[in-house]
Amino acid sequence: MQAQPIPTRKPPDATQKVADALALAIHEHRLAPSTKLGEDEIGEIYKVSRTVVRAALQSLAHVQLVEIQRNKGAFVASPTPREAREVFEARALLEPRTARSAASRATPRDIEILKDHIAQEHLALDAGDNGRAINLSGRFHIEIARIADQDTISHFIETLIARSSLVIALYWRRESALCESHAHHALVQSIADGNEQNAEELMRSHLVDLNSALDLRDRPVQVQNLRELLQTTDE
Amino acid sequence: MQAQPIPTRKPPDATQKVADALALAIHEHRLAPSTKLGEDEIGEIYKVSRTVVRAALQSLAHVQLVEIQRNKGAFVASPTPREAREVFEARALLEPRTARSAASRATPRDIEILKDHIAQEHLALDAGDNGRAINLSGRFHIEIARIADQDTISHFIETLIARSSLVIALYWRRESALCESHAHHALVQSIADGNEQNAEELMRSHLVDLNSALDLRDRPVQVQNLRELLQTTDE
DNA sequence: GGATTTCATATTGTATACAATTAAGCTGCG
DNA sequence: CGCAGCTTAATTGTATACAATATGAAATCC
Repeated sequence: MQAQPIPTRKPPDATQKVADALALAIHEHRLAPSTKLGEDEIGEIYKVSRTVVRAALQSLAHVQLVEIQRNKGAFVASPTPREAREVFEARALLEPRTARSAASRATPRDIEILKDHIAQEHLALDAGDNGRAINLSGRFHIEIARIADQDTISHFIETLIARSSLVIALYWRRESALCESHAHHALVQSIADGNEQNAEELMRSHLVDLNSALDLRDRPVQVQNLRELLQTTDE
Repeated sequence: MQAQPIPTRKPPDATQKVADALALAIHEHRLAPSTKLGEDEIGEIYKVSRTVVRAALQSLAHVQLVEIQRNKGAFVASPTPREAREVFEARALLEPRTARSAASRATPRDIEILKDHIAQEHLALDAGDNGRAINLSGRFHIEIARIADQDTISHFIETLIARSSLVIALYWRRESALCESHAHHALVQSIADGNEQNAEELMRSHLVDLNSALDLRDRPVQVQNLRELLQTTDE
């Protein structure tokens, strides 16, 4: 077995790479909700065939980052106010308990990772890169779920965070301060101290704060639905 | 536009049909955990191309009913004892609250549906069709989640129920009574009465009972892993 | 002039073909 | 007899080709 000088770069999985790239673009708000995701277009961008693009899009559809309409195509998901509310209700149900569990299990290494996340979040905010900041903020929550060492619930939380990114893109109130990072900082402190009760309560109030920074009364404009709304054919 | 005499039967979605058929077979324990699911084989059974089979398998992999190993193929998932425990921990976290919500919203029509589920469950049990009984028992829980009218959490519960079917197939203690349906009956009564507190508590104890009917100490035999275990090459 | 129908184009759904990887069988050597 | 290495078959990963549906525009009728 001779050393491989990385001839063309060994792709672990083309489908996963495309799905990850699209997910990142959505999380960083570079792709707005309701944006059409044409298969040929994406395939040309990433130099893969439609087969691979379709698999990636279906994968993203399963975590509800994109919505696939049969014979119509794939679009970046656009959660309704109701769905947005449900996402945060589900987070309120899962994350406080998870934060408690994380507080009881976190190692010094875990604390390091969390603090690093917060630091990067600050950097992104200072650089004015809101998209990256939102993504990092979400990954902070995912990291806590990972520390809690509950893979099943972590997986649920990951999908909720992903959808939260879309909710924020649609319903965030501009007048509200962006992601009070001192909340994250206090959380890390409680987890580092192993103060389970405190961690659980801080997470609960943090989610309440997040939720109150949303304005779910107005529904977002959905460009691609215009045609449907204008059509008179009942059928 | 002339009437179509249903020439070849119009399929709404071939992929979904195949996925549903496979999921049903797994839920009814006709396909055992770790069973290899060859693409050509399945395609020939359902008269569709591998393209469609692959999409169906990926869909099932997303709800963790099957596990896809790259270049190896798809297998019916075989949850480890740890995963089995996590599934029921997650259910304990989600379902009691959901049952409470269902009790506060259920309509007479909903109660009818639940009672019908129980009746069918009895029929299947009397007929000795354990697979169908287990499937119906799971769908009972899914129905409660639907009544609670929380789509996001319902979706999570659906995947948990699906995985529970695999857990039961692997870890159910034979000496334990199968699905005490009086627990389901009492639940319906509480929901019908709108007794939220009672519904929540009944669901909680029901899940404890289910969990205690499992024996998670022994790990299941995994036939397809034999080769891996015997291989000496580290890389 | 406006609405409707019809036709052309573009996009998605499915099937097939080819490439890459893995699993199995076989031969030859120790 | 057993194991190493190679060869061959089978299976999966990816790309392309064809079919079905939807989209959009031009032409026709009122």
